[in-house]
This record gives sequence, C-alpha cells and structure tokens, in this order.
Amino acid sequence: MAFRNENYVKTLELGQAIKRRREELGLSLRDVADVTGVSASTLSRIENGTGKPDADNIARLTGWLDMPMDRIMNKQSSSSNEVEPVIYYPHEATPEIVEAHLRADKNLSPETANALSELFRVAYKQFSGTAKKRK
Amino acid sequence: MAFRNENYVKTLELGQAIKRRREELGLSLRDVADVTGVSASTLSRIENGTGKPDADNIARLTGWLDMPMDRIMNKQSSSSNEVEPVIYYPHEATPEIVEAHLRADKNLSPETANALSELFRVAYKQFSGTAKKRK
DNA sequence: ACTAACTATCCCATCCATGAAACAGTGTAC
DNA sequence: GTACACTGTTTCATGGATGGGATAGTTAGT
Repeated sequence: MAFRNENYVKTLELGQAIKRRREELGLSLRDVADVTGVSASTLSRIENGTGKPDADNIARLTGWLDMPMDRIMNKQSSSSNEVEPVIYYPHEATPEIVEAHLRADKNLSPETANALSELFRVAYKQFSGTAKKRK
Repeated sequence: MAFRNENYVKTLELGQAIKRRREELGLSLRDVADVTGVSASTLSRIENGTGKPDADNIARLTGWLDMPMDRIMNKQSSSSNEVEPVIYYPHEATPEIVEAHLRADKNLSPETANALSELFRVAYKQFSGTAKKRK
C-alpha cells in the first residue's frame, strides 16, 4: 500500500487560464511578463503545458489572475473534510483589468488610455455597490 | 520600476508549520516522508528553511497539513487597489485635459474624440464628488 | 563493552525550471 | 521593394531542488 498521495499541480489548467486571460486582454507574452515578472519564454512553456512552473511563478501568475492557488492544485487533505470546490470568475471587469487592456491597445495614446481608464474607474466606483452579485 | 511583484512563497512559515505538526504527532521525518511522498532529506531542508520547495511538494505538504496554499504565499492580487499601475500618469484627469488629449490623439477620429470627451465630461460632473484619485 | 534501530543532517549526481538571446513568422510603415 | 517592430517559440548555459545514500548522534537491549 505504501502511500498514495495524489497531490500535485494541475499545470495545464493554469496555463489555459493564463492564456485565456491574456488573450482576453489582448496582451502579448512580453506584456504579461513585464507585469508579473515571469519571463516570456517561461510563460510560453506554461501556457503550452510544458514542464512544471516553480512555486514563485505560480504565486505570481495566480496573483495576476486573482485566482486562489488551490484552484490549480489537486489536493487531498489528510483530515478528509471535503473542501468546497472553488469556482473561479475570471471575467469581472475591474478597473485594473480595463486599464491593462486599454494600455495594451497600441491604437490608443497613453493619454487616451489613461483618460478612459479614469472614466471607467469613476463609473465602476459609482455602480459597484449596486451591481455587486457574485456568489 | 517596470513592475513590482511581491508574490512569493513564504517557505519558512511552511517549514515551521510542518515541524510543529510533525512534532505534535510525534512523527519522524521519515514517517512524514512516507505519508506525503516528500523525501526525508527534502523535508529536513524545508523545515530548516533551506531553499525553496517545488510546487508539487508544497501541494503534498499543505495537503497533509490540510492548509490552504495561499496561506504560505505572499499574494498581491491584480484587483487590489494598492497595486501600483505599471505606468503612472500623474496628471489630473479633468475634462479639459482629457478633451485635449483625445483631440491630440491622431488615432481617433474627431467624432470619436468628441463623443468620448462629452462622455467623460458628463461622468466627471456626475461623479467628481465620489471619485477618488490614485496615489 | 557491542550491536541494532532509530534519529536528523549532509553530500552528491541527476534532473529540470529558468531567463536571456536567437530564431522564424507576421504585419506595418516608409 | 526594404527595413522595422512586433509576435510566439526554441535553444542554451546556469542555477538549484531533488532523493538516495553516507554520516554522525542517540537510545535501548543484550
């Protein structure tokens, strides 16, 4: 029987999540690399599921995704209490995400991008109290 | 200046937690090694804070501890309001300045610039009381 | 005394994740 | 056309995490 520990990192899911988010924002690998501190080459490998990223890079990327780390870990807790599956909502248009998208738009001047970001930020702040859902 | 990402693994806290739990249970390193699948030598290094364990071992150990991984990660989520923007534009986003920038943007048609200026002007007037500036 | 069975730590060869740079492909401007 | 600035991928040398085995230390039994 030895031991049977099925805990491991679901690298592919992380890579898919990164790629999805990155393409949604219209960012290049190097854009994400600059923001997260993970090199573009490593990012490419992660998105394609080659190898396993180290803990620091996983922390950086899940931090960028605003995603709980356990979402990409296959964890078997020792005390057998069922952990409620984390449902991940990747599409909330926060001001930061909108801002990243705007800044990445090569057709917008930095000033325009900043203005639009500011606009969205103001509107978001106004409505976020009433439009809150998530559950 | 390019980026400031403070996400990393708090290895020492993990090691301390492991050691505490292990000694509470009166287990040896090899006992824990057999149960978790992490070798005794690696376990010793982790408890002593030498080096950084890889993601799989972190998953195994946090799984054994029944501890959420994020507890040992210093995560800075992208939607946190304290996150410093990648590029910082210090100017005040008043309607006049926004309009000037929009008109100066050669990638925008005059009509689009007008529309966006007007939109921002209305929003600014409406929300300027509640809008908070980045700092 | 001497084993024998433990313990944790150290040594070391192997493996592999990493990032910089080179690469090949795609537009885009001039 | 010819550069130029992008894109994602791949090559490559290096650093470091790993686990098996060696080591030193401790305890218990004989």
